[in-house]
Amino acid sequence: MEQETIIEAGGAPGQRGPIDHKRRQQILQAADEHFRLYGYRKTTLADIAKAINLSTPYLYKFFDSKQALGEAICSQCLNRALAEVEELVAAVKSPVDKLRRVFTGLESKGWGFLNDERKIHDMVLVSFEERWGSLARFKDARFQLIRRIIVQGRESGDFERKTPLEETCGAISNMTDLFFHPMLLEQAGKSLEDEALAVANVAIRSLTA
Amino acid sequence: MEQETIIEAGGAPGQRGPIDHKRRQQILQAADEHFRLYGYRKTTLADIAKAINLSTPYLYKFFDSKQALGEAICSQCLNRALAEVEELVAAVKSPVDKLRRVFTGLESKGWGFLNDERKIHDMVLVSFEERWGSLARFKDARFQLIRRIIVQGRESGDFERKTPLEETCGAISNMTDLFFHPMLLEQAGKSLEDEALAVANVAIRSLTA
DNA sequence: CAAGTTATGAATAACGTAAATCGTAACCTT
DNA sequence: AAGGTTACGATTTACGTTATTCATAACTTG
Repeated sequence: MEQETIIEAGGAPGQRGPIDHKRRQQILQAADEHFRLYGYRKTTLADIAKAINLSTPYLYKFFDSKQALGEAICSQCLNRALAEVEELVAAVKSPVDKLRRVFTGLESKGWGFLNDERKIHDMVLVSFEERWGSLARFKDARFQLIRRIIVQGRESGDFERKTPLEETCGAISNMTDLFFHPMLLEQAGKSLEDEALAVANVAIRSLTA
Repeated sequence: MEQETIIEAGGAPGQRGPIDHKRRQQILQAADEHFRLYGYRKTTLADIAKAINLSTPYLYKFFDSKQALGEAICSQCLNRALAEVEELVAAVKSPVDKLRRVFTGLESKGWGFLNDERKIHDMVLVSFEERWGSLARFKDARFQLIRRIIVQGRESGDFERKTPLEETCGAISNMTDLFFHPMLLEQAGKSLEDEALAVANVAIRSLTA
């Protein structure tokens, strides 16, 4: 009958308790630092709690589980990466250039995770393996970014208007996985800049038919 | 100075000794059966040797290592899968249909491995993780298949002729990874038939510009 | 010399146990 | 009640040891 925990609109799932609490921010910051330095699997909740002088169980006032905390940080990282790609996209005018930058930008960010923020890369990998919600939200945001570009291109007349919009956007969104998916990047073991460009060109030509 | 082992032309690497030896065939068959039933990691060389009444070290007369044996079987499986896709491709005339069948066919075979031949799927997964040569050879064969179709399409006038051939073929070949790569399939956890079709259509439209 | 085997060392994997870790409940304190 | 802690059970993880397994070398036999 009564609702015990406040469900914050638009907030990530797995969270509980007061949304705008000083402690929540502290926890998130400590978690970010530890995950970044020691990795998700190697940092314990006790580590995080100790860093801000709290007992471990108290973390559960704000997060359902360790995974929920991981998802929150993971979402931050993925969102930031996508935001940076959006900046790159915003810096050019034509839908063609924008779309190309989605591919090259994502490739560059993915490769950057792998090389410059190895622990974050590992956490993203875990999030992929365990199908965390952060991943679905990222894919959705990526889809929306691509969809906006394609809609704009259709309106401006740069892109064709006949093929089904959602299907096409979904396919092109999936294609970017080739260069951002942490498993594939790790396996490739090298920058996939050229490949990303080539695939981007395929996508672009399919739209400028 | 002298060449101790015969290097067979076109043969898989990691093999030694007489090429056309009765024992080699027996070993390969026993290996195939065991890998298929118990998986690559769980079967020991002793298992294989025992199955055909040989001592373990004698296997080394024909193969450099367990991995070499694994690569041989893995190549067989991948080649067979690709051959079946080639059959599907051969059954239609137009380059457009052919290309579409490369995508849907690979998706179907990949999904088939995962569901009907789980141990083989696992072995292919190992071959991907450990970057076996069988994988590179498969990718090359896949590239060649796609290249033949696109060249044919260019000659028949179905496909455009302006974009760089090798780059385009490489990109489209990479795109098929989305539906055949064992890691991605496993993670998706469902058939990617629709997605494969959608991406195939993107590739096709890029060529019929 | 072709077709094998036995002996053996180094690297890996399997296993059982001890220790940490996650997560809950019940309890304190202002 | 908000803001915490201590106590504690059930899973996981880490670890050290034993047992396998891979791979080579040297040996045997027809």
